[in-house]
Amino acid sequence: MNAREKKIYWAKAKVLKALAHPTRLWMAEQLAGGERCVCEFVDAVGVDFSTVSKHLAVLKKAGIVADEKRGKKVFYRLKVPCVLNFMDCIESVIRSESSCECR
Amino acid sequence: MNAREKKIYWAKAKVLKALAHPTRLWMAEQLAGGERCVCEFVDAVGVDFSTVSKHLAVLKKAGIVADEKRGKKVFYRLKVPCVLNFMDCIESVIRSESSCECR
DNA sequence: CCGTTGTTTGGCAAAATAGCCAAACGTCGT
DNA sequence: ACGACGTTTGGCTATTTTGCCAAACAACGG
Repeated sequence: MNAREKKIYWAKAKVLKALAHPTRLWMAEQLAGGERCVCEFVDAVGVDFSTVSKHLAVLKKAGIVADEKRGKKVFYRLKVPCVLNFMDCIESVIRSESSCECR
Repeated sequence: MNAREKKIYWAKAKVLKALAHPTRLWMAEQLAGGERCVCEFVDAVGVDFSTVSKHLAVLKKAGIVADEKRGKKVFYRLKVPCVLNFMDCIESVIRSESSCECR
């Protein structure tokens, strides 16, 4: 793994890392059903406004979502929907793990 | 997001988190080309034996790879190859980010 | 049985992450 | 201009993650 490769894998890992949090993953999936404002997530997730905002900022910085301000509210939308194609595979990992992992 | 859902998303995030590290992601991709022993990775990645071992343990615990001891060496193989299907999408995120993210 | 090789484990320090609070900011209605 | 609402930012602490070192283990060769 040379320096160039290292850079590439660091970038890829950043995208994965953005999704690798229960709340962020859940929010990303919600956005698949259409845009949502921050306040909607706050109610649904049950954490602080600032926490939701920071999570969304992580997703945005990773290039996964985009935000748009309309009036007082900020709406987030899924910029790259393919990120959710992965979920079937993830679920198969979880299933195979629980069936094969002996203890 | 109720308690049940929270559990599910926590589990999904765990799998993603396992892949969300440059070294682990790189190793997972290497394993797509067939099994490798720990020592091969040590040479290629340039970190400590123990570090490689721990990274592989994370992937194993997540259910992504499996290990098998043969003689002195431990060989790791990709248990769920679909995890790499995601890479095209990740790359498109990176591309769209660099082209659209205005600064 | 001893040394060597390949790997894992425990322990530690440094760095990154998560989530709360308080404060700041932008937009709207009045 | 003022207050209310929706959001972001800064700061703080607690927790997690990373990676090195040293020690422990396991399997083989002589």
